Amino acid sequence: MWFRRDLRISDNPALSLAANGSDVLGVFVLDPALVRPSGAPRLAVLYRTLRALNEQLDGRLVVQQGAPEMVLPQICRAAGATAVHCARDFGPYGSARDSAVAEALGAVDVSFVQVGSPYAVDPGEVRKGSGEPYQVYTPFYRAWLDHGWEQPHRPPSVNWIAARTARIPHDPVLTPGLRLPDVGEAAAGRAWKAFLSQGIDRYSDERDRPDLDSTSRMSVHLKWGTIHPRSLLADLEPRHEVYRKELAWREFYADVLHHRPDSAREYYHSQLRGLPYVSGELARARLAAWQAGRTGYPIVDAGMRQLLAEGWMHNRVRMIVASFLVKDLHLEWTQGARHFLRHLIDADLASNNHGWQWVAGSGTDAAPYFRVFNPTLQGRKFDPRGDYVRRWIPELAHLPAKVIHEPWTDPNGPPAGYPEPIVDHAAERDAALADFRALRG
DNA sequence: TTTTGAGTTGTTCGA
DNA sequence: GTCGAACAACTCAAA
Repeated sequence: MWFRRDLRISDNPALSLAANGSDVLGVFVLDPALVRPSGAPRLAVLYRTLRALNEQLDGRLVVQQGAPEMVLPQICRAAGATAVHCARDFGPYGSARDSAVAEALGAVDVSFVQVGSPYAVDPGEVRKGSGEPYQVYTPFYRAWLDHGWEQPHRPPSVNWIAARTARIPHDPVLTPGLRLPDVGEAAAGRAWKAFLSQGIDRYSDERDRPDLDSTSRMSVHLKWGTIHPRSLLADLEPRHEVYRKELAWREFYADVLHHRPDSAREYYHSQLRGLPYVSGELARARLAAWQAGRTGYPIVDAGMRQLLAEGWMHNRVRMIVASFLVKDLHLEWTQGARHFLRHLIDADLASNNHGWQWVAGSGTDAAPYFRVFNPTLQGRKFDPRGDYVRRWIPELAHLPAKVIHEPWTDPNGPPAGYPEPIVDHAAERDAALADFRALRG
């Protein structure tokens, strides 16, 4: 059993199939191509998840570094394995890697069995009547519901082969004070049960409030597959439509990326490629200020600092900081997407990059070009008391709610140690709208 | 076959 | 202060 993004025992079709009548060797390959671009927080989460899985396997998980197409045939030969089981991966890198692995295993007479995926409905399954993939979310959602999905699979009983001890690297050096969630299959289950019993009925009203702990925080567990979306969907009541739709966004973007693998890096709508961006020293300075949470706009800076401190950012704030990068700083969405991918513990290529394209106006179902987030209004609306800003920006902690989202209006003068706004939102908004109009001709 | 209406996440302006 | 209109263009499915 080759574990990848499905680091769990229960509801794991590939594992159930592998265990059916055979002893099983559990393997995880630390592929340098995936390890290299990961920031320390995400690597720490991965290693901790692997340790949790290793415990579930009574210490029998094999963890090996190297390119999978090199490593797996060796492991199979050493273990006398006749088949490798895993879930399907629909991402651009994963599907190319799996083709190479299939070839390498074929050369040594080992069969390669792929079953299941990290999604309730495999990408490519939901089609329009014409057979074409959907480009608009709502029709996709209806068709996805109609398509339906399997009930969660029961956990298999597995005879794990005793093997070498896992060689899971030590956690990388983390920023002091970094707060990471508990991970692993048991922790994922506990987090989900807690959300089901305490959070989900407030979700539709409060999910946009970064000052409250009102989201499910399931993204990191879905990222590593310590819980399957099927299991979540099976627990939802009909009234939990809003949460079900969020799970469907993840499936929609995976479907879009499957049909358009280039859209991970390239503009989904290529006509937006012509947008002008700032460059040179100005661009470098702006990007650095945005990344460090020193733009002078409190809700933006709070979000960027939360990202560095937790490897996670509230979804509403992700939209705000993304809009700010693209529409206010006039930097390309790819720069923001790359920063998110490096630092998010839940980083998912499809959801991340298509979310960015949505904000930039170049994606499927893209935001209309005139929808520019005003960081002050967004702050007042979604962090009304300023608690979120206070939590992440100590320089502003003394400010009352009335001015905390526009500290430059504080009658006591600008707060010490906190930057003045690096751009004027109203002017940059006008510039962004003018750029879009010019592009349309 | 053509038409029609609806479609995640907003802001500003003028009445 | 509140409220509706305007700010495009295109996809999709139902009528």
